[in-house]
Amino acid sequence: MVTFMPLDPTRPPLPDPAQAAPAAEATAAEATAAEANRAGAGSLVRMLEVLDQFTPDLPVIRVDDLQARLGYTKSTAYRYVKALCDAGLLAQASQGRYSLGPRIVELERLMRIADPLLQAGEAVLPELAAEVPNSMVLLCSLYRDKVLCVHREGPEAIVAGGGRISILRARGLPLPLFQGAASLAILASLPAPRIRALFLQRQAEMAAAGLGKDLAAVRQRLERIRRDGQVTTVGRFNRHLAAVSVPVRSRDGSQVVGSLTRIMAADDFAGQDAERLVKRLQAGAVQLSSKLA
Amino acid sequence: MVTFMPLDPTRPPLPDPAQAAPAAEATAAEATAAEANRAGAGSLVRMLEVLDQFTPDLPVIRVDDLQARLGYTKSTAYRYVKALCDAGLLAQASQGRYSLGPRIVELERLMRIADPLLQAGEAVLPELAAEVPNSMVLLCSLYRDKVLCVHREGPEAIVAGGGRISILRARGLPLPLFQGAASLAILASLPAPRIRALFLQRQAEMAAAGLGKDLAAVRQRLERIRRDGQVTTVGRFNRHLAAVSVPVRSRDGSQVVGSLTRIMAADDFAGQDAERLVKRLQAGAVQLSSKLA
DNA sequence: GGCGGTTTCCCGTATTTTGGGAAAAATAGG
DNA sequence: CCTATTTTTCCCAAAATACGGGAAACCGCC
Repeated sequence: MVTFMPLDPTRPPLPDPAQAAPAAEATAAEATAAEANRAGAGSLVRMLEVLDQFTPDLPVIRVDDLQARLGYTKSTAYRYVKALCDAGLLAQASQGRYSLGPRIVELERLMRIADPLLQAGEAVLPELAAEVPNSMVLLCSLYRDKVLCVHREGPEAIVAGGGRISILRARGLPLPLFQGAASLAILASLPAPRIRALFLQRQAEMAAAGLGKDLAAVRQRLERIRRDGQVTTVGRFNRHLAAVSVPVRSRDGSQVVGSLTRIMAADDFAGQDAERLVKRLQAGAVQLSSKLA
Repeated sequence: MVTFMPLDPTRPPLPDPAQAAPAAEATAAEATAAEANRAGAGSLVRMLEVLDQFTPDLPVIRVDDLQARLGYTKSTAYRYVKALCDAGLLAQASQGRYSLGPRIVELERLMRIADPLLQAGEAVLPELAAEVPNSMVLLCSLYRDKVLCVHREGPEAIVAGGGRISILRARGLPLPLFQGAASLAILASLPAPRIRALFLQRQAEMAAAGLGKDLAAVRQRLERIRRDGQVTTVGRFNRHLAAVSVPVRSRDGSQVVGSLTRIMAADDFAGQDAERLVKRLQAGAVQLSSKLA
């Protein structure tokens, strides 16, 4: 039996979380944030905060901006920047301007090479994606308490709602942990203690995401998903899209490692055999698990 | 006029530099390295050295290995690991085992989104690659003093020497700064003071790469390349491959930002009009420059 | 529920980071 | 090629905090 999540028209379509953190902050707020960061955090943590300052809207930052933003002195700002540069995590773009560095791309390649989930995904996803026209398949992975898309297969855009909705550059797209089919499929398969711990730690977020106001409600909701073995959402990520997601388990089946998600036009989805879509995706997930190193 | 670089049969084919740093070290050597690192380097630099420990052969590391390798105490090792984990640069894979973290993939996506060279490359390279069968086109970028491949277009493998030679997962592949057509094309276009500085700093490497034993020789060699506007190598990267590379300049032409390289089977290359290949690549580079934001 | 290994916490000491300014580089302009 | 401006490094005393050792807490696992 396939259950559908209720469409919540009050929630706006999910923004690209990577583009979320807005750069707009009043000078007063900056100072406050700087002081707050300053307290308690060691220099190690402070240095790494520099990386958080880079956003799609601001991919190149000047050192004096860093000083202002994080409340460092010139010396400290340059010290941090130099350490990060020497490690290759930053690189100076031009005079006084720094951007993220080559080491990041290099390390990411290392992860790509070493990631068994990605390897398996590249073998399994193409066929899966091709079976349903005008649909793409996403492979998402769980890191500690972060979900992000590691691979996309299929067309770059879905034709839906009279337009083209593209999910370009999917790899690296962070997904909200408590929203969206891909995340929920993973979340629901987490062991009970971890769900409990997550609830205790991030109760507010869970409630805001509509997962439930108390632990019992959250458990019930996730248990339902777990039993179904899938999550289907229509119109949540985007009004005109539908998503079906199933968990991907480790080879021995002992734990979830990610999720496999098909995204398609909501209109197309209405005409499909939902049960069959899920079955096919689940078969893909099993095949994927079996290919894990 | 197109000049060919002499084939140096004494040098072995370039290994994947990302896989270079071998994990094999005697215990004594480890201790020495640890002590050496320890001296002079601040905690910031020391912490970032943790990232260097991850290799394709050893993508998951235990904390006690870190202690041993870098000479840290348990406390320090955990402090560093925790800071890196909190920043998302590491993630614990399982009990006691840590791997590179989701933030790296996320940051890399940010770079992909923000990199004008990549944007332009994705628009220009496909056509370029398709024009010559059994060839691929590489777009490489210069960061400070590091060259790495940022994009590959065309087939995943070249049919050459009776086999298939594949350059898979090209993005993030670091290239030796003083070897290879792609790097030399960039190097030769660097302003003279930078070349001088590089020579003073890394004279030994330059000599080892056959660039020249003294500054005059290096200058002459690079000047020749710069005048040609291209570098062609046959059998250097791989006995059966040939590469033609041209520099890519910034939109205003004031500086090099990378290189555009065609890789093909050496046998195929012999039958081609070399001049025409270069001309086409140069046209591509110009087009690319014009598309830079 | 108990067990081995992992991770955090605690705290005095001493190493190091810190910050302000001045020197040195690098860059842009003449 | 040389000068003016900005960026970056260097220097050093004072203060902050990273360090290390061990114990306690916290896992996951059997």
